[in-house]
Amino acid sequence: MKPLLKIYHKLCSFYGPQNWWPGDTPFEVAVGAILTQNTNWTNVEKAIRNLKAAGMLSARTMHALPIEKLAGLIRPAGYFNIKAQRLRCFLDFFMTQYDGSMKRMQKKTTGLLREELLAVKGIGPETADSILLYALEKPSFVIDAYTKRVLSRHGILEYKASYDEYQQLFHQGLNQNLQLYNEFHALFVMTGKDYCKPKPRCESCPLKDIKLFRAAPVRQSSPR
DNA sequence: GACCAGGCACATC
DNA sequence: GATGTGCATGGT
Repeated sequence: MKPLLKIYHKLCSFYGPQNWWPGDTPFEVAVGAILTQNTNWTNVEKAIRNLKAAGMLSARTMHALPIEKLAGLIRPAGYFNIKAQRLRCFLDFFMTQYDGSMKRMQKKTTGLLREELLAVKGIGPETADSILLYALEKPSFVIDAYTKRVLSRHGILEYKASYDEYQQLFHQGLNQNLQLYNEFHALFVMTGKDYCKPKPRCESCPLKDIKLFRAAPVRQSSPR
């Protein structure tokens, strides 16, 4: 069995299915992806509740909202001034290019969409991949601090390796499978939260008996 | 009171 | 290219 798949099955049997991402609509998932930047999810939930209560959880209404009002509603998510600007930039892009329709967006290829999202100010690789995977159902593996923490603790890749190196590890080491990518990332977050805090409790880690391995050298990226 | 949380952009060297 | 810093709330 492929080494990464072995880790996946280990985590899956330990934690069970995660069924990410919490959100009623693809648009809500995209908004959540921006709000959760460097922020605890419980705080994001409060911000999303505020948006819902104000009737602002649609692209059109949110786009028309003055930025100060938007910042006020998302306040519990932290960095509210920055995130209001980032949401606004995403909405400008989303309304102009796709008329506020996630379905239209979905018709484009993963690679093209990823480039477009990365060109939006405030959307970096992790946020772009979260939107692609969880909102648009495109197989783009999400790398976050937890994934890096867990993999580096197990000697698979150096923590300082780049986002793209980490992502290629998954894209090259796994079949391109939406459900697998979806669950695997969520499981890494669970693992990182539970077991790989800065003071690791490796004796209780579900991966403690996984044999260490080194990743194959990363090839130059190829268009998806 | 300190530390952490599902990043990113920008300045500086 | 690598490193440092600002952005901010809320839970533990």
